[in-house]
Amino acid sequence: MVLELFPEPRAGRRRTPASRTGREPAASRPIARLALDVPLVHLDRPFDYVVPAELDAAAVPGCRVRARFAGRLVDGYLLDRVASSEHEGTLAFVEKVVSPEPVLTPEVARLARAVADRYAGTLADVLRLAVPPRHARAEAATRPVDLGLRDAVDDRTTSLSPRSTAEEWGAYQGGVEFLAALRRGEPARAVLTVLPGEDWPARLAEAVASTIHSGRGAVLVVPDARDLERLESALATAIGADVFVALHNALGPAERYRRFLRASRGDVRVVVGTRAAAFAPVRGLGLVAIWDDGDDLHAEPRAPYPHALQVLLTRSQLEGAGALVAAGSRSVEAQLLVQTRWAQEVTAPRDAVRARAPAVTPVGDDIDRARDEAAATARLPSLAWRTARDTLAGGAPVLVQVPRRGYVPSVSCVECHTPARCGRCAGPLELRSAHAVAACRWCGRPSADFACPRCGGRRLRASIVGSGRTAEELGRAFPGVAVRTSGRDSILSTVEEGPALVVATPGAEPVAAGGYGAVLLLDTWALLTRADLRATEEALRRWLAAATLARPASSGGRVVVVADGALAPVQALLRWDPAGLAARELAERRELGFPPAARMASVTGPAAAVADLLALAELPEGAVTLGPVPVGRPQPSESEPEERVLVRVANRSAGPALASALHAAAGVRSARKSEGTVRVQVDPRELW
DNA sequence: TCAATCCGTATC
DNA sequence: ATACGGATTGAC
Repeated sequence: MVLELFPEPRAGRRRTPASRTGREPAASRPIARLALDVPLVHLDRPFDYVVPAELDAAAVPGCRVRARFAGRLVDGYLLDRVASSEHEGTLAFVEKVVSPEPVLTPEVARLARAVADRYAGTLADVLRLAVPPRHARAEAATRPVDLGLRDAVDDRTTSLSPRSTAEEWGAYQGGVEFLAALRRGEPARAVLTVLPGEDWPARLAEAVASTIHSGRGAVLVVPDARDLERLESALATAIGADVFVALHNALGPAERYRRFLRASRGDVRVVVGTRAAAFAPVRGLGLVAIWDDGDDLHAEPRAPYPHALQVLLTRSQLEGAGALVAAGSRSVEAQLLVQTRWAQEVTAPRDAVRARAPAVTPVGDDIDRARDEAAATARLPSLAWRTARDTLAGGAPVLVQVPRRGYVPSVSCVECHTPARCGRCAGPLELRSAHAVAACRWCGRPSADFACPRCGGRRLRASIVGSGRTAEELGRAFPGVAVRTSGRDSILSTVEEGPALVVATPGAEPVAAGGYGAVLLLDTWALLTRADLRATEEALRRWLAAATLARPASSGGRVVVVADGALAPVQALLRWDPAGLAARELAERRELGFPPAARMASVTGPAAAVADLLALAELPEGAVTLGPVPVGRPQPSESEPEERVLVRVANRSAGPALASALHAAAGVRSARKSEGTVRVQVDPRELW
């Protein structure tokens, strides 16, 4: 088509600055395809502009630009420079190149588009997560290192001895082969379940060392700052402190941008960090890795709510990079990767697991008040109290894991504590008020005729979850023993050897030098009766995270779990078999039509708007809607009550169609300026 | 018949 | 948001 670059100013139409100044288009590839930062869903696509000759040199793919869009100056990224445009109408000029720094690489742009599509979100939203805000001073101050220096760095990192890495991985079936494939630059994919007490940061660092040996780069994501610190120090040992950068939310804007630039400019080929680092622009990516993918922190709380695991897997697929999903436990998502043969299972043989694991004993909540006055004070079962006492007497630290209070109240069988599920859609039941009939959280159906599938019981009770057990209470049971606490407010990374009672909430357990002599897992009902799909998997994940810090049974390490030994997650803990539990959970999810076997999305907003969106959406065949149900969270006063509908497709393969149908419907509503904001969420948190 | 205004739609 | 085109309305 013919480019109309200099439209005659029409009567009544204000002349643009471009035509007034008579700007000329750049001589070659004058068209810029821009991704503009506009929030409207129906405008989620590239727009073509003309690059004026004076911006020719600066307007490079990936740079930040400003352009006039619908009469306003908006920010955007230059995706590409091309020779001609498909656009029928006249094209406007790019107004300004904010900086010629190419911050959005083609690979990351493609990844962001794929993630937006997967989560029914907009590219602009994903780019906000992927590219940190510009910091002009940081950009000017850090010039790219010269090429000579970079070569020197590469020489040093590729001269690592291969022997140092293979040995520890040799404890795992398929481990050595996985590392060897990375060294050859092959896109090997593994789900690694680490041994009890494993020095996992060292193992991840070895995988990275193998990858950079092949001349490729790596991206590693961990849940939180504490894990990141451990990984950083392992990496500093394995590959050197100056060949990687760490990205996390606690960094200030200048430092964050400085480190981001080190990666995007190719000064470093390895980036580690928390979830946003999954998007880091690493050149020649050879490996993506995630530690403990079951941790909630991997889920981004901002739209479109992508999960770091999904981002990394997508990235591995798009860039032909290897993938490592490593954890002490196993999520159903990781299990799905194994069962679909997308990734190779890398686990240790059973006898190696047994040799390293502590002895695990389940105990009922039997407090023998007559015999153990001190135990009764702390509401500790007798065996738990005696185990702790003996361990402390032996001079070793004791870890006590106590769940945080405040989980969503759920409903379970009075007789056997099995969480109650809806008879129609198998969603979790909940009680909205004390006298109400329990109703399904997903589809809203009241459950008047409950019958427990496990024991046939017909009565329900609201589980009282969360714990009021305090460190002082526990300390009183062990007079004279130092009590240390680690929790939300102050998290300890490590504790020294020697007798001490360490009380921690899940995820905040300090590592003990030499290992804990004993680990007590208390108030397990709080974890097991959570009203979400992951309750079982999550309970085991948290128990294993604490239990893995204990010494092996051969060195006296013991774990006491206060729970019914017949329950599946407790069994899995006793046998140290997270893969077995994950397989069982996945089979159950398949049977019930739950994610990740099926795919679900939630649509939340004012009732009329939710109904409107669903009426517009051309849902894929077989899609089922559940609800609407009123949204539980407190409403800001003055606003309409909100509702939520879940949409489920039984087959994961219909997932892209589901996301695109909801995105398209949201686009139509956005174009029409329909009343009410509707939030669409794929893989919604409510299900976790 | 024409111009002022309204409304829907595209925004490069 | 704002800008445009087509439809609509109202006065001549």
